[in-house]
Amino acid sequence: MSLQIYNTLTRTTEPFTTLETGVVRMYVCGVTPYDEAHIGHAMSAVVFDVIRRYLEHCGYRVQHIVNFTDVDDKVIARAAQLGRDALELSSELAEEFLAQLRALNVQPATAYPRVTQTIPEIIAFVQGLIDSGHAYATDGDVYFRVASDPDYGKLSGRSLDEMLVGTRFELDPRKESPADFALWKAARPGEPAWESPWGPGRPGWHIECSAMSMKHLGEQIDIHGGGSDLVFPHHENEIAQSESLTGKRFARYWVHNGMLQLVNPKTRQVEKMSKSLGNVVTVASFLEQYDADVFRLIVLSSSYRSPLTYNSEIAADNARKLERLLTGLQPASGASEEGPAVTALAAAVATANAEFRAAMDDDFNSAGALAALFELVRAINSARDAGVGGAPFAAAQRALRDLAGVLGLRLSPRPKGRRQDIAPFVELLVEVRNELRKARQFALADMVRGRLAELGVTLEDGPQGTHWKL
RNA sequence: GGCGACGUAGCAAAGUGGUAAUGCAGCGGUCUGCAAAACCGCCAUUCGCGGGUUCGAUUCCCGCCGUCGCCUCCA
Repeated sequence: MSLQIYNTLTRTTEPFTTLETGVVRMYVCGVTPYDEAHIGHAMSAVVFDVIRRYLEHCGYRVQHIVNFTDVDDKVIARAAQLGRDALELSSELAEEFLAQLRALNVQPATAYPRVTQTIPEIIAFVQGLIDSGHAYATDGDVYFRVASDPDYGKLSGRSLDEMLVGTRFELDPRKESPADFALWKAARPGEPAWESPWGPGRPGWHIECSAMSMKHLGEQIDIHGGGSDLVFPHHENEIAQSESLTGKRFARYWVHNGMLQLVNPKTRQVEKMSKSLGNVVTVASFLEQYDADVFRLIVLSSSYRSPLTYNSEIAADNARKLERLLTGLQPASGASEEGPAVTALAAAVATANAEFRAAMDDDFNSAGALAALFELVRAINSARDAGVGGAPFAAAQRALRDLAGVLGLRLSPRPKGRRQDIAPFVELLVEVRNELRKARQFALADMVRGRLAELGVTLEDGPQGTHWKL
């Protein structure tokens, strides 16, 4: 069985093949940097990071392009509100987001193109659509002529007729059809603008992605991704533009992640993240409290296509899951390299590898892949208890790290901030407490352990001595 | 109103036409001076509700109820 991917375009799960052997061309819609990034943005980035890592694990070379929509209505509005330059604001927020992606262990994309760096290509694209009769200019705006595309609506599963009946397209006398959408917007005073054959203006929302995808990956790509909220109109319009211009099928697989939603722990009601509800969880605030692996576990625990519910309980549960995974990396306590326990461990490693692969091949079933990791952790811990050590034990731990790595888990939570400084003091207390234990002064020893626990330091006495962690 | 998705143990969440992974929490045991961690065992006769197809359905079909997404800016 090889990799199968669910394709929004066909609404079926299909075997994955690429245009060019061994290479995957993948374009993922990135963010519009107009405000702080929240964990919904991070979810999408992590989902496609896992897809990319798995494709690479399968031996593909992945060309992964993620854009920044660094000029659009929201950026301009937000900048005006702050009294700042729009492009300066979006550039600053984009850099901030890139830093957060690094913190989340998201592999850097092959390129992060921006609208403002793609203006000539966008203008050429729009001109091509005008020349071929798929677009028209009016008053400095350019619109895509939806009626010129007989396939329009194929991604989102709706017909043009359906769309025009009963929906709220605004009536604009300059548009031939209410469903026509802007490719180029004439500049209004004070807005960023570029010269074009239709006068000064800026690109519409959808054209940039088509242009950037073509610029960086060519006319046809393998995977186009983004959040499920982008299916209509954004991706529908991208298909219309690109296929009208080239006459070729634009993307072979359309992959969409479900939306992250908040569940209010008190009312158990689902809430949208919104400023007015005051419940926006930013990437920065999440990472202040939890390790990046915790976020990744939350995302990996369910299907990328389903809506993901988030609240603090779920974060805490996943923090404990991470602790559990980490127990598999505790050092061996014995040195036995043969015997039934060693055989069992080797078998568990083989099973974990096979089950991991089978799960991920099935449309990136990360929850199933995680289950394989947890089973491997149990096998490793059992083996440790049975005295297994040496090369077989190391090999099993390496397998655990490797598989976790395919999912982008670091499994090495770094102590936050300056906490590392306390190590010598904690170790001193541990040493004193162990002297007390030897002297059977258990009341005092327990007091030391209890007081340290209150300070957030956990002590665990094992056969190898005392282990402490924050 | 239109299009679409989902509803599995206390929580989260996989999955299959032949009788339910995994993690957290909980319970019992081993280990420990006591804990913790680890390990062993237990924890859904049942997969929103009602019909239908089938030898057999949680899995397929229909209806209902509920939740959510999109249709307007959104990852």
